[in-house]
Amino acid sequence: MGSRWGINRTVGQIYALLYISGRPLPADEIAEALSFSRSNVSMGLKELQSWRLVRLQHLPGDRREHFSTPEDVWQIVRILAEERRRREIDPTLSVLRDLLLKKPGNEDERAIQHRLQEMHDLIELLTRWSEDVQRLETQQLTQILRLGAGIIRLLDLKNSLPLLGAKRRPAQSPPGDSTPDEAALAGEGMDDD
Amino acid sequence: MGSRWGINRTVGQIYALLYISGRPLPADEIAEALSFSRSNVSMGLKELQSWRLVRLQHLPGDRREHFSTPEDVWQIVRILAEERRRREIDPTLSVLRDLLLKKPGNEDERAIQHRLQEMHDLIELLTRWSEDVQRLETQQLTQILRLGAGIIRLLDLKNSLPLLGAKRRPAQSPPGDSTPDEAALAGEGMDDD
DNA sequence: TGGTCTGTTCAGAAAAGTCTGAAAGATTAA
DNA sequence: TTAATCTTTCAGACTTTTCTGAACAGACCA
Repeated sequence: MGSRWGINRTVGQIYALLYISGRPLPADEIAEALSFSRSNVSMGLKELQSWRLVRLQHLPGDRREHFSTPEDVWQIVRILAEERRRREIDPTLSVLRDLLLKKPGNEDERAIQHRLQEMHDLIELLTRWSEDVQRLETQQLTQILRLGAGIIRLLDLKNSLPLLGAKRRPAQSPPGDSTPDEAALAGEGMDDD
Repeated sequence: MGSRWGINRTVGQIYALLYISGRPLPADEIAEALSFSRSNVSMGLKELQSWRLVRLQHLPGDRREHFSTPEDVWQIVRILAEERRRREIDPTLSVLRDLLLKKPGNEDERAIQHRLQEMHDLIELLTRWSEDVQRLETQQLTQILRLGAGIIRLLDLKNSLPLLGAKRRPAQSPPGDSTPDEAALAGEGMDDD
């Protein structure tokens, strides 16, 4: 599956092996287990490290470098989302913004900018959201996800009782977290897809 | 950017052109605008159609087939998420489930199954969530996204006032939508990343 | 110092993926 | 029916990516 994901088959296999093995493995064991050349494994591990998806460890009494994946699956999701954002989304947004700063020369260009603006706002909104919720504790995160579309009932509840929303303690939200709600207008961010 | 996304550069360019042009274009105009061979465009459009990302249209007085993208950016997101789920996530889950049905032969195999189970549950939970919220109206969707991590304050609110949660109207949630909340245990689904 | 073990780099082989022109297929109009 | 116009298919040229073995580099030990 990884092959459709910007990471190649070999690298995916190495990662999968580390994930299911559940213990740190040295490069030569990986090469043997998967029948890859030693150099191929070396490069694959390099790439995984650049994605922060594997950690290098030294085991006592063994000179070789050992590699392992994070224990917690949610940690994996967080890292992946962050790295993709950094590598793919942010540069895209930056290009879009540059284009949006130019003065449109005519009606066509204005229309094009409008479309780009919509795409930009969409991406920004999705990214912001994902940044935001990824900072939550795993436990809170799963609670939200389990709720699914049921979340909308909570929103209805809040809308029907605006008084409550206004007078509650603000201490609960994470630090860098603004209080957008209906205020914010242009989104900023994009998850994957 | 598309090149890291399982869709190739050419196809991405065609799509981008259709998106920003904002009107249906025939294949030969696309070929000319992007300096691709006519056949290359034909294949690219085929692929985009298989992803349901472009729609074929016939314009009065013109025999050529014209292609356009959905107007609404959210529609694009919905389609992409659905297709990726269908093509990549569902088959993955299915393989994982097969593996989980096998009886573990020893302690190691049991440990491996445990890791696979975690991955399966994670993917399932994310997918379920995305299926779920994608069914919402765009307006509700953006409201939720804008709220970001602020959502957690709503959850707190609900938890602190369990009475309210129990006695409200159930009509608001979409049809096939269960009411998981703290009930559901094993997730089932995965977004991207 | 040399020998052993481990990790990295890199040129080119191998494989995978992309693109094209030519030819064939469809549809419409006359 | 033929001609005109448009679309699709496909073999092979071309490009890009991946993988390998060999050579190199550094650490450690005797």
